[in-house]
Amino acid sequence: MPDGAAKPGKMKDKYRQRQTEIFDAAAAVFAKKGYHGASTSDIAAELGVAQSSLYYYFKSKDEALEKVCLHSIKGYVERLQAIVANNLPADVKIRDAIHNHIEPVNYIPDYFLTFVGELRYLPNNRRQKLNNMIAEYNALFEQILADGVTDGFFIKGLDCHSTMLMLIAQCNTVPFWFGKFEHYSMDQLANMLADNFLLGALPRANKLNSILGEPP
Amino acid sequence: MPDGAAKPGKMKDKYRQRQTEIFDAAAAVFAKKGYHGASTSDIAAELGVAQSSLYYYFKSKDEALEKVCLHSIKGYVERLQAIVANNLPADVKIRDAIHNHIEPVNYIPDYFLTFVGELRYLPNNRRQKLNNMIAEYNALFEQILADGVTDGFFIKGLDCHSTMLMLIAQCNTVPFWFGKFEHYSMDQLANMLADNFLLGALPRANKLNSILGEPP
DNA sequence: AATATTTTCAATAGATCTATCGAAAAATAA
DNA sequence: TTATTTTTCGATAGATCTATTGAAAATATT
Repeated sequence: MPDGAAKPGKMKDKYRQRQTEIFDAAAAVFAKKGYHGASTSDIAAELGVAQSSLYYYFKSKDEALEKVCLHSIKGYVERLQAIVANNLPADVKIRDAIHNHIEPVNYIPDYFLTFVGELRYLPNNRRQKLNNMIAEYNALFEQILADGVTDGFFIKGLDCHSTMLMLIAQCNTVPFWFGKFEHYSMDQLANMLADNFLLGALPRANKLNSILGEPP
Repeated sequence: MPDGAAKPGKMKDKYRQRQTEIFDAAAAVFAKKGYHGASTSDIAAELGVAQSSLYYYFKSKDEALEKVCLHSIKGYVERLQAIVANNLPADVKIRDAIHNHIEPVNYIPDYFLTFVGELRYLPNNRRQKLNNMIAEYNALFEQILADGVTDGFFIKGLDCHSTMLMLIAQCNTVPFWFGKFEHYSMDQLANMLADNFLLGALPRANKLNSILGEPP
């Protein structure tokens, strides 16, 4: 009877704990081989159990992917809400938001990678909750930019929507290039992204030789 | 006898032309469903032919992926070499490099997406040539940044290697968020990325409230 | 038109993958 | 210890998917 909810307290906890180990293994294999490249046998091998044993903890590979994705963005919205609510200058808020976004790469890298790379393979009937959370998250992120423009912290005419999408996409690439140099901490990488977004690579005195892009 | 090279001129051309159609279809299916999510039947369906017919034009799915990836970066190095050789200020070079990198998203989007997302699934025995080209490309890109620092166009202490990786990763995300708003042309997006990299989002007079990241 | 070559196809072997089922093993409770 | 419940396992059905093969269809050549 594979139903954690039907068990009394202690059994339920044990079941949930084991289930977490199962999903950790699934996340690791999804991150490494991709959702379609990963077989349930691969996940079982990661744990050293029989392939069929997994189905005591999830009832389909789809469901495993859904759970991994859900766990990967748990807390994201709440933490960003707190950042938005803070009474701080917009550039600080954006820096905090970038840190908030990248931080999980440190302690749940496989979940992060699976979310970024494999969410697209999650069937439609399992996407709704995730889509709602993503929409809410994006709106909060954009809000920070919009407030910053209103307050005069960011340049006038900044396209907040596109910029939000671009910034989030940039954050999502971090785990891919992070692996290539260990001498940066994740925090330093987050600051590097933030500095680049806020200041750019030109010394502040220089004039541009190339033409600035105009909003359409 | 599925060997384009053994055929005389006219036949050979016809064979190559059809082969291109096959790879176009493969690229489209790889881009949409991912390498492992895409079956040879999917590719055949895209073309309206039998699954087995494909094997007249490639001898394994692996090979198809390799050919798609190779085609996707054809010309990249040469174009970047030309940009590096130009006698122009570094900021213009970087802008050109970004344009060069993003431009193929316009006319071979499926090849671009396959390269960015599915190259990791290419088996090791087919990676060498691609890895060499990528290394050469990255070195050229980094060269532009290093020259810019030497010339005083970019801020002193810029970590050219990390910045190169970050910038390229940023360019590679373009096709993913581009789809979300059609009112930008690919050129405008490239300029947006370049502006952001060069100038940042803060008005040039402002001081930062947050702390600048220090190189390690 | 008759022949030769190129291209496509149907059939299929062999491998792998997901999910199910009932039994065995392990853990817990009585 | 014995009985009960939870967890794991082996076996397997059924559905893929890749790649091969020899024949048919289409095209080109003589």
